[in-house]
Amino acid sequence: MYNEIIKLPFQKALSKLNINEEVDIILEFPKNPEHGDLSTNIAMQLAGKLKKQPRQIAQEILDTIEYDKELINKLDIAGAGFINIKFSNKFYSQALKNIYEIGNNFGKSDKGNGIKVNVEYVSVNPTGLLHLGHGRNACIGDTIANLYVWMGYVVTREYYFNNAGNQMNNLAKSIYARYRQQLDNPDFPFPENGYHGDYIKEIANDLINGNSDKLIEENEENLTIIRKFGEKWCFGKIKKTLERMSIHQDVYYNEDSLYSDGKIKDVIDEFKKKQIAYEKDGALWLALSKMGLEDDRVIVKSTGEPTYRLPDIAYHREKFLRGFDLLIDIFGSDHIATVPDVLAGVKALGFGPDKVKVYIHQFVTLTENGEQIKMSKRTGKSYTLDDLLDEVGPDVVRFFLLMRGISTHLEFDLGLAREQSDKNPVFYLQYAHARLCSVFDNAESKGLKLNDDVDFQLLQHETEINLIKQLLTFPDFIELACNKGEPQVLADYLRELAAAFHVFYHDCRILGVGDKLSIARLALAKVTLIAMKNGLTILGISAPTRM
RNA sequence: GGUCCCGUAGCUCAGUUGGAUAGAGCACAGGUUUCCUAAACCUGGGGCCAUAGGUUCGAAUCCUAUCGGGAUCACCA
Repeated sequence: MYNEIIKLPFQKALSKLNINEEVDIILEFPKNPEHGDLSTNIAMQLAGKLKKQPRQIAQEILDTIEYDKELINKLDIAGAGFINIKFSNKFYSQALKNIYEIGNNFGKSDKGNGIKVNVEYVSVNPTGLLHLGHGRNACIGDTIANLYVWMGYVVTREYYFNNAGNQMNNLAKSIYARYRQQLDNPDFPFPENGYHGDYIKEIANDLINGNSDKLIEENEENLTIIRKFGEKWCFGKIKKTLERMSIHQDVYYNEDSLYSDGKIKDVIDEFKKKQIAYEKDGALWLALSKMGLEDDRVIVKSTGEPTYRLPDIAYHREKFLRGFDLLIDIFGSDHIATVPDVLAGVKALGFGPDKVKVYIHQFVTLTENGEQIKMSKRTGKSYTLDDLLDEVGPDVVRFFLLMRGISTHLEFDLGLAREQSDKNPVFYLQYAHARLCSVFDNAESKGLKLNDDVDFQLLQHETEINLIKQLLTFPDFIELACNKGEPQVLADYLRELAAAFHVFYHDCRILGVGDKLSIARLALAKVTLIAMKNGLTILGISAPTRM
C-alpha cells in the first residue's frame, strides 16, 4: 500500500541526488500524532555513510522529491532528521475503497506462494490428559498454522507421537495396578514411577466394565491389551479436548513407523557414510563436536536401542522427504536442550537449518487471587485443560493462552478468566464484532443496504480516519505475527482495532445521518467487521453476532 | 556449574528489531446514555525500563559482568 506512494518517490529522489548507498527505506508509525502519519529515518541512516548532517540530507531529499500532492499533504523535517509524512484524507478514502473491494478475503495474502509447510504441535504421547502447558502449545501451533494458511502457504498440521517404549509400559502397569486394586486386591502395589492421576482409575474402571476380570493374570499378553486400551483411551480424550478448542490435525505420525519402515536404519547408514557417527563403549555416537556443538551424544545405546535424538532426526528428515519446504516445530521449554542436537543432525543430512523453524514457548502457571494453583501430576490432583474448558469456555482459554508473547512465562489468571464482564479482555474484541453485526441488522430493518455506490470521501471525521488507518495495517500484522511466530502480535492488533472501532462508534452515528453518509459509514463498518471476524478466526476464537 | 527464557506502572504484559515526551489492560479516583448494544467512551494519578559499566548522533532494545525468577543437563523421552 505504502510502497508505490512513499518508497518509490524516495528511491527516485535518492538516485537523483546520486546517493547509491544500499539502504532500506524504513517507514514507521510515529507514536506522537504531531509527527505525522508515517515517518522515515532515512536521512539519519545515511548520515554516517555520507558523513553529513542528517538534517542537511533530509533537506536535500525534500528539495528533490516529487510526489502526488493529492495524496500526501506535506513532508517535513523534525527532530534529529526524521522526515515526517502527512497523508491527505483523500489518501485514506482511496485506501479504504481498495480494501473494501477486497471483501471477505481482506487480510489474505499470496506471499507464501503455495510453499508447503508442516506445522507440528501438541505431540503429546498417549499416556495422560492434556494440561495447561499442552494447551498453550496447541493454541500457538494451531494459530501459527492458521497464519501460514492466510499468508498463502499450503499447510499440514501434524501430531507426532510414540506409542512404544518405557512410558507406555509404565502406563500399562499403572492401569493394571488400579485394575487389581478395584477388582480383587485393594493393597495391590502401585508401580513406583507410575502415573498417579485419577484418570488412571477411570481407565481401570472402563477396563473392568468391558472385560470384567479377564485380564487379571499378570502376563505380557494382558499387559499389551491393557496398554493398547490405555493408549486408545488417552488419545480419545486428547482429541476430544483439542476438538473443544477447534483444533484438528491432519496427520498423526507414529514414531514407530520410522523403525518399521527402516527410516532409522537409513539415517544411521547415512551418518556412518558421512563419518559423523562412531562406535565407542558399545554405543553409537553422533559427532556433534564436529558440527560446532559442545559434546558428542549417543544415538544408539549399547543395548541396541536408539536414544530420542535418532528418531527425532529421522522424523525431520522424513518430513523433508515427504515434500515439505518448511518445517515448524512448536515445543515447550522443557525440550530446549534437544533442539540444537536435532538441528545439527538434520543439517548433517543435507537439509538447511533455515528450513526448520523451532518455536519454544515458556511454561504456564495457573493463579487465582494472586496465588498459584498447583498442577502437579504426582499428587494426582492435576488441573487439566478439560477442567479449564468446563469452567471458562474455549474462547477465553484460547485468548488467554495466546495473548502473551510465547517466550515469556504465562500467568493464567483464573479469577479474571472466570469474569463474565467487561474486565475480561476477550469480550472486548467479541463485543466489537457483536456491535457491528447489530448495526447491520438495524440497517437492514430500515431498508438500508450496502452497495457499490459508496462515496468514501464523506469519511472525514478524526475517528473515521483513525479507524481506516488501523484497518490498513491488518495484513501487515498478520504477516508480522506469522514471521515472528507470535500470535500475540495479532491479538494485540485486534484489541487496538476494537478500540478504534468503539471510539468511532461512540463519536459517529452510523444510521440516521442521511443515506449517503450512512452508506459510507456502513462501508467502513463492513471492512471492520471483516477484519475483526478474520482476525478472531485466525486466533480460533468465535465471533458472536450478539452478546 | 554450563546452556536457554524472563526481569518495564500496585498486578498482568506490550514496546514495530537502535529513534522523537516509554505504552496498554486490570486495579484506583472522577465523568458521559431522551441517540445504532454502557461488555462502550472520556479525564486523572502512577516509572531510576533489575544493577553497574561499554558501543554511538541516540539504548528499555546491542555487548560484558553481577543480582533475582523459571526451564534444562543422561546410554530417560
